[in-house]
Amino acid sequence: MAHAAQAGFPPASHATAVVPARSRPVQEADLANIPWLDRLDDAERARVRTDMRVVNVAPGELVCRVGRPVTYWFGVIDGLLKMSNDSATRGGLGMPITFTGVPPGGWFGEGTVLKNEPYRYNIQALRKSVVAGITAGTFHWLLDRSIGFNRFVMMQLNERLGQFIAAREIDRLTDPDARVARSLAALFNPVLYPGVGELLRITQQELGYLVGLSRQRVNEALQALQAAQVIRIEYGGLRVLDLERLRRYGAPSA
DNA sequence: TCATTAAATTGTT
DNA sequence: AACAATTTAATGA
Repeated sequence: MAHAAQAGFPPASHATAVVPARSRPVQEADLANIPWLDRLDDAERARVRTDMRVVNVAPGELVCRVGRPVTYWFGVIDGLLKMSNDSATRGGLGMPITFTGVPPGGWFGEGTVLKNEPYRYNIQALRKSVVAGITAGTFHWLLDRSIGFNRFVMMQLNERLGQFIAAREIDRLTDPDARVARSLAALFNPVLYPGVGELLRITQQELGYLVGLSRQRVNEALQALQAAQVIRIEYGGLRVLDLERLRRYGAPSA
């Protein structure tokens, strides 16, 4: 519930810069963390490499903002972003809601790029991150000629639908431990976020933002999960020992 | 490379 | 919310 007044990040204000012009061309080291590249042929990959831009963003910085025209399809090379509707001025609840975190390997915005609509969410960096983007033009060019790319986008849309359905379930859970467990499991989704691996770099403060709980309560929940041998707490991150049990945590075990 | 210091994160009250 | 303890990152010899 209460969420905005916690220490850490200022509410996304309209004064913050969006997609700074200090981007650089993509480098060899970045490419390893882009899950759809190996589905392209050489010509397609060549175009992507010349088109793609990479930018380093500081914590709290906005990558894209509600209402801005679509220019890029974005992906996380490293770091952690959050997708939220805070400071949205649409006619609705003014309540800030964090929808999901976007860990390395996650690509987003295809829905708005497809429909050529303005962005509907804010994307803000939770920690120092590296974000890549290809232009809407190249995105459509790939859709028009690459079956592998189409499969990736289709899989991505389908998988994310499942995530949002799961998110609704999480919202109904009363047990904070279970909420933390399921939210974590979502971040470890190997299909959507192949870059995460078994170790997710996220602080307990950041996790609190994502789940909507205080840092103390998150800490308590993580201790419980660790005691259950489901995860292991590490400094500045978490290691998953049993993803299946993490997904089911809190469910009736009969 | 190592030792020292500052900053970040965690664990507890 | 505040505090102490711990870990990492940064600095400079």
